[in-house]
Amino acid sequence: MTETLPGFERPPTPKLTVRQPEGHVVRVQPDITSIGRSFDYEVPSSWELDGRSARVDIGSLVRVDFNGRRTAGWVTAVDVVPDPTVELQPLVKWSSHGPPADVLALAEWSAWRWAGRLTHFLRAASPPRMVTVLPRPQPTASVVQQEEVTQTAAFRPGVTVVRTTPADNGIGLATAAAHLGSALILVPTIAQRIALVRQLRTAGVTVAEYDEQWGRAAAGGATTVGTRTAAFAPMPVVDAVLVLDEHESTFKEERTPAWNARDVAIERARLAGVPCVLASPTPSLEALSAASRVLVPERSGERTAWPMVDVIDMREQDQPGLLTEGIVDAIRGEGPVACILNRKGRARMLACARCSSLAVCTDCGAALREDDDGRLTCPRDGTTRPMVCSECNGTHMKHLRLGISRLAEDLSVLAKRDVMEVSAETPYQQLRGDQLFIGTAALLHRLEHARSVIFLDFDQELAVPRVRAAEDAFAMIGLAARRVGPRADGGRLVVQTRRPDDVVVQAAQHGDPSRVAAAQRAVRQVFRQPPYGAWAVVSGPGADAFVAAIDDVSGSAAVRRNRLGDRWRLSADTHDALLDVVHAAVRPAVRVRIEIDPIDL
DNA sequence: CGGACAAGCTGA
DNA sequence: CAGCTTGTCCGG
Repeated sequence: MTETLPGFERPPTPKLTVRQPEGHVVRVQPDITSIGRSFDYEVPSSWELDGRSARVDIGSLVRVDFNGRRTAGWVTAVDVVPDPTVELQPLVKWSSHGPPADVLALAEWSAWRWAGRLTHFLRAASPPRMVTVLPRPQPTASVVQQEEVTQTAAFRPGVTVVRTTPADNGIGLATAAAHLGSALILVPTIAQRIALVRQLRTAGVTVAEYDEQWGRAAAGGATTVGTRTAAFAPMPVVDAVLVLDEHESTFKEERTPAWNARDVAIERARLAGVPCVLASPTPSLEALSAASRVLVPERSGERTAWPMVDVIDMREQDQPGLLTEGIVDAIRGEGPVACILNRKGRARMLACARCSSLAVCTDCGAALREDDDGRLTCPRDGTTRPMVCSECNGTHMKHLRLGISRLAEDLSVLAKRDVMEVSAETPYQQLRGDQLFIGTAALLHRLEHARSVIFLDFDQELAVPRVRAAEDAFAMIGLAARRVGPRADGGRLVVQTRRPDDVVVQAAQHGDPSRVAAAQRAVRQVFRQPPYGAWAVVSGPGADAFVAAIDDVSGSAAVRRNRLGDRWRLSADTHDALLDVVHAAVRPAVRVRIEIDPIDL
């Protein structure tokens, strides 16, 4: 009889005890995204003799045989007492130094915090190329002169938000951080990293650039500067953490897990028990709510550090269109001037001049745009057709929402000078010269200095259907303010809007970031939106099954559910409450995408 | 992830 | 019932 009764299972066949491993045993997380756990391996005893064994430490990159294939992996624990019933395989190779134990712990926390895979964070924490020998640690003795260090007051225990002035490039705070020892400094862009490293080195600070100089950061004694992934830099000791322009969206990874380097930096400083400074001219509510103290400039000084802002009320314009009388003075004459319009192409919407019907794709119904050949093109399926109205066969179309390409020609005529178009597709380079530019927000990142910045249609930024729309719109004002400089030096912004009373426009006019923060805080607290609540968006084919599985988890009552089309939004009062449930719920076999703190909701 | 294996389905 | 597909399990 080999049948078993219903409800009973055959007991598992006992495995024979094999042998006790001779050398010591380590736990290894394979570098395979879908493998979410570690496996035990034996360190070959021959490694003891040539000293390789000593290098097998927590975080080390090794090669292992795993289930019939050879893969890279990370040592996640050493001196493991193995399960005696399992025959261990030996490590194949010690490959490289890897993240130290506290960074491994930080990666594990991050995998919990953003419901992602540990391997994703371990890759961010690992060197771009294998590092077999660490460079000699640099002498820590800093030659920074005491009198150069002015902003040490910000570096006190806990999280400090420092509201800077727009033109402040952060060198003062960075020097103060480096003065405390080995500082970890995060910046939003590689261009800012290069500029800051140059200035710090000039000031005599020993610097490692992440991730190219991973080994130098791991060797210790250096202040490490880098973008997002530098939050996981392998520094053996961190004496202070500084995040410059902490509000920047580049600190947030766009792909899942959509982790935020600012939040990792806060946690790293907390674990290490060292000061964490978050600096920005337009601090995010996330930073402000995490802070134990906020340092703001004296009011009159801050106001003069922001540029003059001319507001043009578009409701009072006699002529239609974005090129108003009010911008003529700003765009004519000498000096670089930037016109910002977050709309690419020639026209985003066209309507028949005779019957006024909108030009839409006959296949999918999407609004058609005008391409460079003067034909109508569908942005969704790429089909084109001649410029003919499908309703009345009229051949004349009027532009409803001009894009930068179409507007550039009219702007050139109005300004009586050449115009250069810039968008995210323009090859990245620092733009210089006495030119008139028109471009999307990408232009503000590429331009070093401008005499004036003109927002042709600021309402478009205010009307974006996102929780952070107002904050993001004001951050764009802050970036423009950095490009034109303080009002004392003639810095000038022009904002065209139909909502001159909007708090963002008012804050810009007064050079007062706290107005935006106060207004946004009030709204978000009432509706328990981040950071006064925790959100997760669940999408993918398995979304429905996953959300249903939440019912079986204890504590699920604390998690609210909203269906948004084919996605779900989960919300709770705290990340702990949300993540306990998200991690305990059974994942269905089909794909589920979970995004914690989504950026576009 | 990717191999192993079991269960389910199909057609002659 | 061979041959193929689909689903589930598991790795040291």
